[in-house]
Amino acid sequence: MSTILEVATRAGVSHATVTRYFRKPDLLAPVTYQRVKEAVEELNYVPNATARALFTGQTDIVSLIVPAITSSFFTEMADGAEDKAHELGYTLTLGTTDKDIERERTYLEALISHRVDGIIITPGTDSVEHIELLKRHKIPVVLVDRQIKDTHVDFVGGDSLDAGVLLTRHLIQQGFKDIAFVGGEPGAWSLKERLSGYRQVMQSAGLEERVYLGSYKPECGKKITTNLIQEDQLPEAILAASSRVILGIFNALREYQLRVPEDIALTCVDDVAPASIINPFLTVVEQPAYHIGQMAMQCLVNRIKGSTEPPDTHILPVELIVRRSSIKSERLHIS
Amino acid sequence: MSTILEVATRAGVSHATVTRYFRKPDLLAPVTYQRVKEAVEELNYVPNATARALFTGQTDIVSLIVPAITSSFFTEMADGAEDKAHELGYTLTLGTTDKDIERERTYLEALISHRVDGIIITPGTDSVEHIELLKRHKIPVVLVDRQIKDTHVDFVGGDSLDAGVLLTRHLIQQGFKDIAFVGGEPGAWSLKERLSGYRQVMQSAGLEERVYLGSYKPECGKKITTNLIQEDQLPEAILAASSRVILGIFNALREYQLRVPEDIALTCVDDVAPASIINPFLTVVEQPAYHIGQMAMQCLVNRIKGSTEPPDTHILPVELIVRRSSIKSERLHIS
DNA sequence: TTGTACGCGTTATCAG
DNA sequence: CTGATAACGCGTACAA
Repeated sequence: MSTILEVATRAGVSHATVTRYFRKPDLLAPVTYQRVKEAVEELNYVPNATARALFTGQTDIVSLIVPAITSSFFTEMADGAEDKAHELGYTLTLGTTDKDIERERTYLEALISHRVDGIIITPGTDSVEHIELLKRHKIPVVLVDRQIKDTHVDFVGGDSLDAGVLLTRHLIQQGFKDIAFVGGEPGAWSLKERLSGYRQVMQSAGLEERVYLGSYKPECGKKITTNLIQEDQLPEAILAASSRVILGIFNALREYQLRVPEDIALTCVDDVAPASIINPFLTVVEQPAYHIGQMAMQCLVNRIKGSTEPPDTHILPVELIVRRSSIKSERLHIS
Repeated sequence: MSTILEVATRAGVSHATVTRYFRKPDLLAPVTYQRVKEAVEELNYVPNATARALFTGQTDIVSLIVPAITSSFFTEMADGAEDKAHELGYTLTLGTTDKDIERERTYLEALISHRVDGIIITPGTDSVEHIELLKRHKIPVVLVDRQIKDTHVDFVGGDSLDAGVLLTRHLIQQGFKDIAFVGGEPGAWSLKERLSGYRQVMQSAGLEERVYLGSYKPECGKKITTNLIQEDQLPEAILAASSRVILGIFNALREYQLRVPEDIALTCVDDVAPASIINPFLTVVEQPAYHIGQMAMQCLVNRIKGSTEPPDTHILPVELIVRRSSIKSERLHIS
């Protein structure tokens, strides 16, 4: 851990010259350059980014805060964000908030303290409080997956309204009438959109809506489904708010030995990435998660570099992928 | 982004007093405390961790470098590491190296420059070079999943030898004789162990070994399997080196309309987390990934805090989970 | 082309 | 209990 001064001394120059060696090498005389170079190598000198940050006011660190890294959507999203961050020369920080919503606050404070250059966040609540906090500290923010109204910041996410529409329409086309919407964070933008897509289609088909909200967590899906089973209210088909919710639904169904799609049809928003390769089974609407991550990072960096464009809202198209879990005719073929 | 000096001025005290307000509040007279408190709140002051780091030499940042965050093992591992880091008051940085091994170098240099307090890494190669680099800079390191011999650092990983043994033995018990080992990074410790577990069991059973290495990536599984199919050399059963490799294997099999387990039995190391809930299908050896992440982080922080114990090697037990993909009798039952 | 001096925001020491 | 002061390592005017 040598310092710039040690390098300077060893090379017989001033520390300003060593700085120039890194920042503006052209300005150095060849001989000087060589001597500094040798000194740097001999001492394994690496400039101290912390010290530089103090001066420049830039840390070259950006952060990603998501509910859960184990959720396939966020895993892929993080992958895209990380790739883009690396490409643009930033170091990426990761924080998750789902296990304890208090963590969102803790993390933001730590990041503010560390003076990170910017933050990509999927907020846990629809409250503007945390966003305002970042604004006060002039830290650029990009929202992903969950928009917050009346807050002028960039947003990147999948077309959740369309997701709800596509899945509901598909289920109806399959001939299902009793279709329930299960799970989702009531306050979240993505939930509201998905739900409203569901409602639109149900209404125009003249079908009765059945909505059971809660959270995006697996436990939510499990609890709701268990209740429905116990009260003998299980619908013909379920549209799960997310891939995590559907995991809980599967758990509940399995406990009662119910089969998909023989006993109930299932669909959800977000593909469950590796599962779909091993055994393509679940009908889903896939969001371009990796792309969303990349785009969010690009947006963020644009802001960091000083872009003053009005806040952008990027809604990316989603895709319906029909597989066995929602096919009514499968009920005859199988078993 | 106010500074300690602005707070001091506003409170009518010196900046030293403001520091005390945060570090040793007891030392302040109640009146002073109040005045500082108000000033802090009015200005939304948050101490600058960067400046503090410059002085203390500690950034309170730790880093995680893995091949791919989209691999279920690493996703869970990262989750555990992140939880533990948060619990211990550290901010976690994430980097992936699989898409471009050059990135490992780039990342390490950035982290050295940022003077992170410590690094957890699953090295992409078995070379000691990068580890030595970190040692030179006196940055504590913990290895995960891939040990590197002759390098005295802590290691945490699953029992890969046992993983190989368990899966191979299981396949043999199922009555398979022509069992191939597919995929894996030849230089990686985990691969060597898994492979040697396979070999031990095959030898003592008097069966012929068939080994096809490559990498841990999906493409590797796909390529090898495709070759085997085209040369009509497909074995009765495959033991895939990892969950990512098996994804490629599935892809290849599907292209040729081959079914599992009817046409070939499949197993692998690492569970594919969400897939196993939706459709429990794959016989695997599960590693305690979350726990490994937690433990690695705890180890790292112990080192950071100055532990001088000799390097620890934590090999955690793994568990065989038998499911349909490797059951020979299924060949008769299904279609 | 190179060196000097100053400031970035903290913390710790040492007087007072 | 509180205030100066030096130091952490670096980058940039400005001067030479």
